[in-house]
Amino acid sequence: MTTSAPVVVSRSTLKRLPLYLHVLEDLQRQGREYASCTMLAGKFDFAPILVRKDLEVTGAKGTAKIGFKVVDLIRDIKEFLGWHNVQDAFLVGAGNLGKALLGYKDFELYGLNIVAVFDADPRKVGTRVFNKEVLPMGRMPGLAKRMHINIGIVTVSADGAQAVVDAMVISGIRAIWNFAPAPLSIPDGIILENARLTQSLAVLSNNLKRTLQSE
Amino acid sequence: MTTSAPVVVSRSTLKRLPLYLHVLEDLQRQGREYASCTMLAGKFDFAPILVRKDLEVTGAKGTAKIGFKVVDLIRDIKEFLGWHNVQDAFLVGAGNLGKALLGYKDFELYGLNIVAVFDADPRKVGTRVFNKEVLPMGRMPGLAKRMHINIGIVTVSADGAQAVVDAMVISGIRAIWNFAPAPLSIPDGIILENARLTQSLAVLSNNLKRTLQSE
DNA sequence: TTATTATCGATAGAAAATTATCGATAAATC
DNA sequence: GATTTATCGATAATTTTCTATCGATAATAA
Repeated sequence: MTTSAPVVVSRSTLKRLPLYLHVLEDLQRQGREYASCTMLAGKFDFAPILVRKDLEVTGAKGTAKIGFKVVDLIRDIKEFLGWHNVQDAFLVGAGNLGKALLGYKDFELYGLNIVAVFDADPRKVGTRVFNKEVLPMGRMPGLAKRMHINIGIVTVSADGAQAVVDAMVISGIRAIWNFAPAPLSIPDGIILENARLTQSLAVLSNNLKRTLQSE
Repeated sequence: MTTSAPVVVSRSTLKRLPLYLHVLEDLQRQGREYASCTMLAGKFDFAPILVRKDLEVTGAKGTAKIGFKVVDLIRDIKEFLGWHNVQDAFLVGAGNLGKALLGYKDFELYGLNIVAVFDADPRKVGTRVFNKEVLPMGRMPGLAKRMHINIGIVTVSADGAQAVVDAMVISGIRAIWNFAPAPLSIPDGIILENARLTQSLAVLSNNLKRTLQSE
């Protein structure tokens, strides 16, 4: 097997790929066999050429006039994102957001399987969330090491986030998906991805403000 | 009053502004009076010049050697984002994610006040979520018009999303914050902002895949 | 007082992302 | 079978975003 060097692509492209994937899975359910960049672009008001460039990085090959084979394209995108192999993950913070994520069934389709939940609050420990028992924080490092967990999800408040991240790093976790609204410091080599709702809200608010102003 | 033309700035800048805001509010709580771009940049591993450029769009003025006055900068960013005036919003979809958003107290700091919750499921109607009664979908349009609601939040599943959005548009809602993983079509002039978790997850997964591959 | 340093603000330059162009090809139409 | 059309794939041009440079200024130190 020729292991080609991992391709680095822009964040923007990376964020558009799941959008295409959603649509493609929908098309697959509808029984469509082929999809063109023009058609995909139409769903999002993107330029067709942008979609073609994005798909290029996945290595998918299309044919003129008919486009890409839906099953192949789904496979190539998933493979490129690393979603073909499901990764086990730990979640820390059994608050509302944590519960919402635990209840989101589709994560497995996106390569993510949340296998355990932890919380520092003794009142939450022992309760069950979507059929998973909330475990005490103290057990996290040992279990993470033993189970070779690579992904940690942080859904605690801003205050506690840094401590949780530090514990995760010590436990051998390599990639952290952070939902806490706090800037976190991590050592080199650890992957940190922030999922901040307020960022998206900022774009919305500013657009609305401009619209209302120009009336 | 000289109403200057609304400034259009890049999405990237817009998404970084709330990050600075979080830090600044933290600094304010700590009693810091001034903050420099260099220091803010350090919190996020950004280039100081990038922060300076971002802040420029808000119209905030700093002084050499000391930086920006924290209170003024917070005010200018909030004003620029439209977060100085709190907007009332309706939320549709009282599932787990909907509940999580309802439970997020800080939205008011970010110009958002969720005043009512709706759901199409009769079993959910009448229940209370964070002290708000879940109302039937049928009442949404009338109430939205009467209360002059500008913002609608969609936390239903992908299937139901388009119908909810259509209803919102008819009800006079101008800006839609969508959490459903579906591409939505909206008429011109309506603002649509998608908050998609899978986008953020895609970046994380791809990074992790590349890290694991290169070992 | 004068020199030094950190930082701002403005302008210019570099890099990255997006869009356009064009030949090739496969299907559809005449 | 020839012509037209939609689309791909590759390369080039454009636009946008990010970074560097430089003079000005305010605080600090000598």
